[in-house]
Amino acid sequence: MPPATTRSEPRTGSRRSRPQQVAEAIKDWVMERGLQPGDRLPSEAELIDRFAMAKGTIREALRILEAQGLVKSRTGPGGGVFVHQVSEDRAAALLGNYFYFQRLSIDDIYAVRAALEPELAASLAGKLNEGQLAALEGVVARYAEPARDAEEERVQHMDSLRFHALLAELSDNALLRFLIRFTANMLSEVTVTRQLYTPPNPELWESGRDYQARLLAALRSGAGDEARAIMAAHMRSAHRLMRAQEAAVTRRFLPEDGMI
Amino acid sequence: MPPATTRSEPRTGSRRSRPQQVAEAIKDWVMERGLQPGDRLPSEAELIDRFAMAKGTIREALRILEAQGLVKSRTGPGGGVFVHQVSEDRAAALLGNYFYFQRLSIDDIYAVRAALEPELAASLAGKLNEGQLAALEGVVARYAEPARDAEEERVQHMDSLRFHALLAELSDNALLRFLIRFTANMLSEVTVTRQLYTPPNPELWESGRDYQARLLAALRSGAGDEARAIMAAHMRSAHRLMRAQEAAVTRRFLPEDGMI
DNA sequence: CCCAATTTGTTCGTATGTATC
DNA sequence: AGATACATACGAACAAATTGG
Repeated sequence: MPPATTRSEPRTGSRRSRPQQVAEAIKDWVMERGLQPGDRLPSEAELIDRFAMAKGTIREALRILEAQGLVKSRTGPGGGVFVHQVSEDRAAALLGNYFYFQRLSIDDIYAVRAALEPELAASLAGKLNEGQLAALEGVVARYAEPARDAEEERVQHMDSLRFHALLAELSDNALLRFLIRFTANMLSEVTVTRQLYTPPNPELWESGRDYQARLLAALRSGAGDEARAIMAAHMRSAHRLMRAQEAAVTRRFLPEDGMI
Repeated sequence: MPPATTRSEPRTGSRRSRPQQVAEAIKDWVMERGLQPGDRLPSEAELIDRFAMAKGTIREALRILEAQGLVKSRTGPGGGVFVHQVSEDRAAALLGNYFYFQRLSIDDIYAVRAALEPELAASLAGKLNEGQLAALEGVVARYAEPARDAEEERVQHMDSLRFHALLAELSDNALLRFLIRFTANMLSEVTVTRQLYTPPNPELWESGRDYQARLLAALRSGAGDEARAIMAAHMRSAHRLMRAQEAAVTRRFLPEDGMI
């Protein structure tokens, strides 16, 4: 289990609430013994004894750890509190909280995607088996036809992001895997909350489909540099089209009687 | 405030504990009204009334939100629970929890750093004022001399990572800024826990110092492509040296009486 | 199917700590 | 200093969920 968030002692006296202290103590305790996911923590009753604190305090501490995804509780006999591996979904949700107030732009997200995705593509070239390649082709096939309305395009857009998520899943680099899936999610959230893709954009569909087909070919043949280049071009193109679309959406909301 | 983590309804009946439900309800409530950091939530007493639940339950819910960094409580008159902007440190700590069990390798981290850092360098070229450049030079100056022992080298290593963190701080891309600082931190944690840099490595010092000096020159002159190239080379070099060092450390722990 | 044991989950009443006026 | 308003903590009792007989 990771070290407690901050270990610097407050100057005056314990400024942290007791549940926080208990949560950190439990965290340290788990780390010292090298407990692994699935291992059981002392029961609430035992913790009440050990820390000599009220039940409510102990429970609040456990909630803190649970909110971080580090433990999970089950009721009943054989139940208790168990060390839990933080899930990718929870990690992404917690990190997403941070960016909620940061007002990321399309440019910000694409700057990162443009840097990461090509490296992912290069690293996977020649390393995928037929089943994996077939799965990717299956996703691409889901948007073989251009969307007829805004709703269909929304679905296609999500499928397209799923293609990238699926690709990331195949990497054996957990950090890269997480970051690519996270940035793709952030992008879809931004586009959703900003109601992008409102004006149907056949060009986006066409170019995305084309790039992904060429990318799959490069991945199959093991051409790493080519895969990197294709993905880089794909990112540049998608970024450009997205910005154009954003501009179009913005224009939509301007007063109808002329430009500024 | 960001949407509650997962909204899928459990099949049987509410599988989430009441505090979790309350936490999500509060989250939604805050989002609906568009409350901003600093805004006050209803007092515990009011929440007890609204949700018709006991104090303990409400308090556990508030702890969940607090653990995520979304709210903060203050006692006393004028006190209460306040919306709080998730700090970068907390976000990094929460994300770090996820990777604790994922066993990242040096290669994994450098694959990401090698992709992100050059883009950061390129994006900053010509955009920094004299004060910012001077601050960067100040950090570089802290390891102008080669380390004489392992402890000094450890400090220099940390300073070197601080250089990258400082550089990231100057980006106006919050996503890139966070990711670069986070990966640098992860690297220092990995090197610490694995006791890397135990054999002093003057070559690492020399090449790092050289690259950073050339990088600063490129940043000052506004040569974006050059800055990107220098940083890319710096990453490749640091990665290579780090791997060599890891190998050296590993060799150290082999039995002394000969190779395998 | 029910019953009993075990463990977390929830409630209420009361008391204490802390910051503001 | 004292009053006030708020979170914080305690303790005992009760409820719900799960497992095994």
